[in-house]
Amino acid sequence: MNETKQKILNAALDLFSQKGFSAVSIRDICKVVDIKESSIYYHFKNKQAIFDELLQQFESIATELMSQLDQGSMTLPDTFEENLLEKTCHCFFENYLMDDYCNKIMRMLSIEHLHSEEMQKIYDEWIFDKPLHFQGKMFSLLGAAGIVKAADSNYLAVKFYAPIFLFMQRWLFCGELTEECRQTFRENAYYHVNKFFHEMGDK
Amino acid sequence: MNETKQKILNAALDLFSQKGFSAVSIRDICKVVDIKESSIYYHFKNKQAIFDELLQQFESIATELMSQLDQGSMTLPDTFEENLLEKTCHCFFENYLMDDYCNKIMRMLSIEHLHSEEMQKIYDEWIFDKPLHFQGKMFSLLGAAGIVKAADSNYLAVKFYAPIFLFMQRWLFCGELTEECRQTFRENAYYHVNKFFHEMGDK
Amino acid sequence: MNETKQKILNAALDLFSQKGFSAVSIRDICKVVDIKESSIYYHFKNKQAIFDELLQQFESIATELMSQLDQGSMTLPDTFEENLLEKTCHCFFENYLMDDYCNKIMRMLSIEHLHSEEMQKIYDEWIFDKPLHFQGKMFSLLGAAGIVKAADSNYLAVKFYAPIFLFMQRWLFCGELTEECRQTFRENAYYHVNKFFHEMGDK
Amino acid sequence: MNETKQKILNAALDLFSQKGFSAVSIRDICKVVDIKESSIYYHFKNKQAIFDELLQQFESIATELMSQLDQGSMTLPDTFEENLLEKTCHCFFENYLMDDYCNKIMRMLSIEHLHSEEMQKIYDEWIFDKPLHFQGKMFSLLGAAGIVKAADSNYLAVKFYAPIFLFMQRWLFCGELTEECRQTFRENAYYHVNKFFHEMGDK
DNA sequence: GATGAATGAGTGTTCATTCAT
DNA sequence: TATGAATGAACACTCATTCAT
Repeated sequence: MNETKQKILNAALDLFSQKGFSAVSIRDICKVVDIKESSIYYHFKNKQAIFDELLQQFESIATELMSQLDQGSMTLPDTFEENLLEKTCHCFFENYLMDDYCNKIMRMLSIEHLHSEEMQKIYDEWIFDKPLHFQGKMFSLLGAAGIVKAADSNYLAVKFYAPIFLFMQRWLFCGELTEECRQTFRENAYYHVNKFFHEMGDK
Repeated sequence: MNETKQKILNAALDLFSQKGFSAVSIRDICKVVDIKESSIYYHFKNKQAIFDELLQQFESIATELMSQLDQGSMTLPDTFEENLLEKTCHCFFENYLMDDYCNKIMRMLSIEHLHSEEMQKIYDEWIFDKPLHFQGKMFSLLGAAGIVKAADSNYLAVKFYAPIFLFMQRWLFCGELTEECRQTFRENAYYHVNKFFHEMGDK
Repeated sequence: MNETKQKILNAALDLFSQKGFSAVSIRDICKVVDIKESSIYYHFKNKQAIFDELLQQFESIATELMSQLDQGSMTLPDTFEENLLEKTCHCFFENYLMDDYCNKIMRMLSIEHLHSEEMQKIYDEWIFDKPLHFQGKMFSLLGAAGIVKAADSNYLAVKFYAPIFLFMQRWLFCGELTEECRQTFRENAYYHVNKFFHEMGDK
Repeated sequence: MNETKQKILNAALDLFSQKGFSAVSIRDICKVVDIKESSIYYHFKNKQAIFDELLQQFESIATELMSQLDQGSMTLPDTFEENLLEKTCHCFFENYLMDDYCNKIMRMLSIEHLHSEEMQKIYDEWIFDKPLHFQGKMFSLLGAAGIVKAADSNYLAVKFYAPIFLFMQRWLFCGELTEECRQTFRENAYYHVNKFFHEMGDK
């Protein structure tokens, strides 16, 4: 891909994730990339097209990641904790929920998700549906294997994911996305995960 | 309060909660209220002042509600379920989380919470801190009374509130705030609450 | 009507009739009227609205004029030449074909008539259809009265109007609409009219 | 001539004749020719140069045609009708007034003729002066030969040409230049010509 | 209390053109 | 011959705000 075009996408993602699509002007992006305003229209049809390309890029990356996670969790773990928890969860957390690129996209989606019904759908999909669906399947597998009680894997997924989602919301919107804040998110999330699996093990 | 001024506030809340502060123009508000744009400046110093007054109005109402809840939960319940669950929880849900006016404010806050650090603080306060603090105190009381295990009332609060928060986010941004959608939220929330207290009782 | 608004309309008509709708910018108009560009949007929704209002104003004026002409030519003349020629024709020429305001509109229409099918229709109506129809009716009346041979009043109208139309086109686009050029048009037109009626009288 | 260059000229003529010089962008032309915008500047100095070359091409073609017509009408006809009417007129009509290429140029000229005084001159020359001059000479010859009354050959030319011009204007701007519309023009024009010569013969 | 009129600053976008490759 | 990349100038239009009445 063209160097300038990628610079524009990077700058746009940074700005959109900080202030939202409509609060960022073409001028703002160009100032960061250090090109003239008209030049941006050589690379993109219009402002919306920048947003769209950003989203599309993300969707292909995230889809790939999710399918890897799905495959990973298909091969049933021998021992519950060391394999699934340590591998699958870690991958989902570090490569998705805490990944710098994904976080920027999520912030951007969070800000813009009511600009259109389509946006809303995409937001719901990547923030709620996909993670919950993935975790639901995980619990359903664990249930089938007799590792956890087989009942209501969807509610189990909610109980598992909701606190993580809550911590993530705080992390995503604590101002700048600094490493320090991310660490707090990480600690809270893992504290919950450990407790959660421990409590399950008790039963 | 002046009649026109209240009309402006109502129209502004409706619009802000639908499209966000910056996506709503003075024109838009005036069109609804049926006054000329310049007239709005008789009642408010500027656009921001409308937003501020909306917020301030909400904070006084919500503060009052929260203090009632606090008082209610102070008087330790005799029997855990019928009193606390039915009364306090119901009050918190119906008068706050599902209240039409509060929902509009929450949507508005959700959309605008990164426009300024101050906004972020207010959002965090009313969406996370106050509810979590209130529920933490509740669990701490229940713990002191030996009704639940006394440990980590903060994490208990998170486990209790996070699913509700997750359901609420979906409800707040499912498009229009129709009664039908609210009912789905209500069902999901109460399903969780019942399960939660039931599981606690098991121990 | 508001003073500024009328000034804008006047300036717009002058400019549109000289250079055409799309070659004239809002800036151009504002420069003439001596207001800032944003001010124009207080008086008109957009650039097109200025054009539309100009056209609508013209259509009501011209419609009124045409209906007067129609009425005038209904009362059959006693003597062919002195009444119809001198009165009706004179009125049609001086108040329509050579009227300063109408000429500007005609030029404007001439330049813009292929911007849209609607424009084309309006142009055809006021440049071809209405004049030809009016003259056709005139000849048909004269024919019924036995003053001219009754045959093909439509073709008579064309023979009568076409040279006037040709002279008018030259007049409308001879550069500036100076009084000197209009005089040339007037002479050519009346030369034709006199010859035409004289030749008719011969038969 | 270079192939690409000719493609550009063809595309430009098509577009200019449909929407006018200034309403057509370099982009538009390049899209049709399927080259990049910068490439056009290898073949032409600028947009105006395309227009100029188009015009110059037309002028040499039309000049040649007119001189043929002049020569043709110089050799006095033996019999008025069969020779002059059928040959000269037919040639002038079919090869000029109704010729596809000429029509496109005429439309283009019609739209652009007030962009500059030079354009106006060219338009007048090819739409009014040359045709009228040619016909004037024709009638003057016929007069000298005693076939028509010798008087005012210029006015005769106007009487002859004006209806044709009027029909042509309608034809040129009836939307698309379809064969069906051209046929209407042809019929109207020949109806007039026949009537005209017939009436002349009566005297 | 309300409004008619105006405005400065800004927005996204188009366009003809240039120039190194 | 052709093009990728860039740009200055212009464009129509929006918006929050001001101020005299």
